[in-house]
Amino acid sequence: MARKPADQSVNKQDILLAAADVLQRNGYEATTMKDIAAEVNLTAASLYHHFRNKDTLLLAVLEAGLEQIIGQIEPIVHSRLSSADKLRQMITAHIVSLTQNTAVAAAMIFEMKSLVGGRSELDRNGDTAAHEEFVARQQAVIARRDQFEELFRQVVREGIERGEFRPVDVGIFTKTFLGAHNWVGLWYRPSGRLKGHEIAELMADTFLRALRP
Amino acid sequence: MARKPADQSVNKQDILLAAADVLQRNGYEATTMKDIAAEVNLTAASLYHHFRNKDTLLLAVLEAGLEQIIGQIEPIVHSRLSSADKLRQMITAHIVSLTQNTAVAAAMIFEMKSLVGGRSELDRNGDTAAHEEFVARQQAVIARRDQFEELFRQVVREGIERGEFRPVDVGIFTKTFLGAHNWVGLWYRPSGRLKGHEIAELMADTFLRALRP
Amino acid sequence: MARKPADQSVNKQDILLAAADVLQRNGYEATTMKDIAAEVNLTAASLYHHFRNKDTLLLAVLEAGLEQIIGQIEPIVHSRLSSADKLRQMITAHIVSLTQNTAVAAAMIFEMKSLVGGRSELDRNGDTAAHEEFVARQQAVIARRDQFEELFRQVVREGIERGEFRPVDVGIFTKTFLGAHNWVGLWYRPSGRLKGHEIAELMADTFLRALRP
Amino acid sequence: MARKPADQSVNKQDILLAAADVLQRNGYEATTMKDIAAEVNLTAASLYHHFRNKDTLLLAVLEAGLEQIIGQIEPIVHSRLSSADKLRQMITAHIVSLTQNTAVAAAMIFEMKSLVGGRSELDRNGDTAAHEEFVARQQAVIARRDQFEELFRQVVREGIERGEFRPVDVGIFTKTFLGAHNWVGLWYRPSGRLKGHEIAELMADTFLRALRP
DNA sequence: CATGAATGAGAGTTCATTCAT
DNA sequence: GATGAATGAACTCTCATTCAT
Repeated sequence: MARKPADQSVNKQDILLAAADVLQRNGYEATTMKDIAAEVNLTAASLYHHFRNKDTLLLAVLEAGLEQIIGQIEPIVHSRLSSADKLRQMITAHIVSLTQNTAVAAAMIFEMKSLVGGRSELDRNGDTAAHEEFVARQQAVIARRDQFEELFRQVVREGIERGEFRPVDVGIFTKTFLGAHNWVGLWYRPSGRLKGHEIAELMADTFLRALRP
Repeated sequence: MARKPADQSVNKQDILLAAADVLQRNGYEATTMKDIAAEVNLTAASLYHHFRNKDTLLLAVLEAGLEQIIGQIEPIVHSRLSSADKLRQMITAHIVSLTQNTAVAAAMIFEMKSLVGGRSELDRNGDTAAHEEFVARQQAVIARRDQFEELFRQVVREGIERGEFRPVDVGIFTKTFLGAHNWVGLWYRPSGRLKGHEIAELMADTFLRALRP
Repeated sequence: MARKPADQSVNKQDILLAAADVLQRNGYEATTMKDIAAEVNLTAASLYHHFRNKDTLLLAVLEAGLEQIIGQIEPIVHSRLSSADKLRQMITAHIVSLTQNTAVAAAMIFEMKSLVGGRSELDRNGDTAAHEEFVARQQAVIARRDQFEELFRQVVREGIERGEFRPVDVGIFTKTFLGAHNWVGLWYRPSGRLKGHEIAELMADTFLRALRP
Repeated sequence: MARKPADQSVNKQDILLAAADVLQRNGYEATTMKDIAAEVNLTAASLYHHFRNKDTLLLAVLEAGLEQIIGQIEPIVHSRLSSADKLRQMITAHIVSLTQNTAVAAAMIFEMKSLVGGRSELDRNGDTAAHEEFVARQQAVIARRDQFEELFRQVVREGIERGEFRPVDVGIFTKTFLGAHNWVGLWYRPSGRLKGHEIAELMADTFLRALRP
């Protein structure tokens, strides 16, 4: 599992990747600092040189994951493709990211729930400034996730307006296929019958057919 | 929150319901015996009169939830309806169960992951006999979940054979809509714009259209 | 050191006494839950059955100590003695309490500084209600300490008004002898040349002479 | 808070002053190497170029503080003043030092307790030679503090012999006023009603009156 | 000199679990 | 049945300290 030889120093990126990995395997609550540290051949204490605390670390994982997937999706939205082609490409990008680049993207969405409810460790220490910064970042991540979802809604809406898609409840329809995607992150095994891009294609077929006028 | 007055004795059913509730609110890892106990006006220690340990209790929640939803789905599968009508009814039953009867059904599937990976306390304590029984029940639950999923696959397959549905990858298609369903359990709020049965209808539309020949 | 045989259960009082002991020996910051627990033959974890957390426990120590010493001092203030006799008795009571009944009273005042500045553990957990209760109790203790000091100021003021004492700066004079008292708690050793009541008598002489018109 | 611009190199003196400051603000146990380092714009690691370890650093603070106050007191003791005038000047010097020059002197005495009891890191690491040197310095500081106290006792004793003062228990009397002084360090606030020299004058009045034959 | 990275030790705290009453 | 008391294990986080650069 260890991704780094013991005699090299580790940077934030390494830790984020490792954390994303553990996060996806174990879920938010079950992920311990020790687990993450082990993944990069460090002790738990060492992680605190790079991140103030567990919540901040995991927040950084979500931020990175979100930016990465949005970075892939956004250009498609603004391209000159047909709405159908856009949606197909976006679905593929999302699912492939969830299966292949698993580490960073999947964990993110699945555990967003945990993030929202919890209280930060900073809160506990009375470091109000730091705590407020954390809350701000947390809300920023939630807002960013909404923007991510909005990108999909936008394309669905556009397709309907252009007459490419039948009129559907945009919100529900989007949540429907995003739910299907995210779930892939839970059952996908690299050793399975189909690869990520094959699954993506099948799912894209499903949802594009469902949108036919 | 407490569902029982303090002066009444509590039975397994009460505890299972309470546990399902807490489970759905907090997730597997974040659910404590104390939380569950509080819900039925007991102390954590008292729960051990009814269940051997936490894992067993939560396993029982899953068993009950699974049996309940399967109990709803199975008659539909064996009815004389068209495959399309069967699927529509099954989808509705599942989603409504996940939103309305939330407590028992939703928690179950979402947290199944936690169950599978973990080691039981019994294992650690060397109580081999008990542990083996636990593992057996655990595997039974997993098998039962597969049977649950198979019920959906069966109807899809049947619809294809009957020519009602276009030929699709049955496994992926089924996972697609089950994923979409399960995800509903995460974002659904009773106060939201649409009720469970409305969401169910929209989702059923989506997937039935996607199956049109 | 252990005050309780291992086979008896322990109550809050036992813990408070033990904690006061440790507190006086080690000071606020250096006092660990483990130290306190060891004193009553428990593990640190067990202390959490009796007190929410360390701060609450130590606050309870201060409360108990304050109430005890105020309980001794107050009747003297309201008695019909001359101001000089009152002050002599109060000084004696205070110093004897600080030396003899050391455990409960001495620790209290000496470490109040730490108390005021710190943030409570409850604060950290977002248990706002509990945290507010803690803050309230904390402020109550500080207020009570001020009342304690006021009892002494009152007698000095009264003595001046009655003409028994020369006019002095009441605030500074009171802080002067209370400082001298508290310091006793730091250097007093039961094995020393003089006992508590002897020291008390000498100190009372000093301060009463200083007050002679 | 930082006392040095970031682009200047730092010497032992700077560190000692900074440490004394932090020490007085936070107390011995709550003072961290990082706190001290921050005060002089260094990292904790850098402090180890100047001092072997935390205990040694803090010991040096005490040494410096002690020497400074003794340096102020001693000439007074050996002057040709009356005992009363000597004592008044010594009391003033001590209290003013504790309030004004706060940083170095107050911390020292207040925390001496911590010093005596603790075990040094050196001890734990088996560096016996270094540890022995540390213990020697530690004992030297304690001895020096006794000499400091002895300076006061000496003047009291002298005053009694000269007939300027009434006969008192020299040890207790000295501890009485030194206790009162030290306590000032705990409650004094520069923003308070009285300045250090005013407090000093009032306290000197008190103790000199108490010594009148 | 100075520092970033790393760590072992230990603190406070939580939690599932046991047991005597 | 139910509970209060107790505990071991595990977790987050802090801190003094070391070392290569």
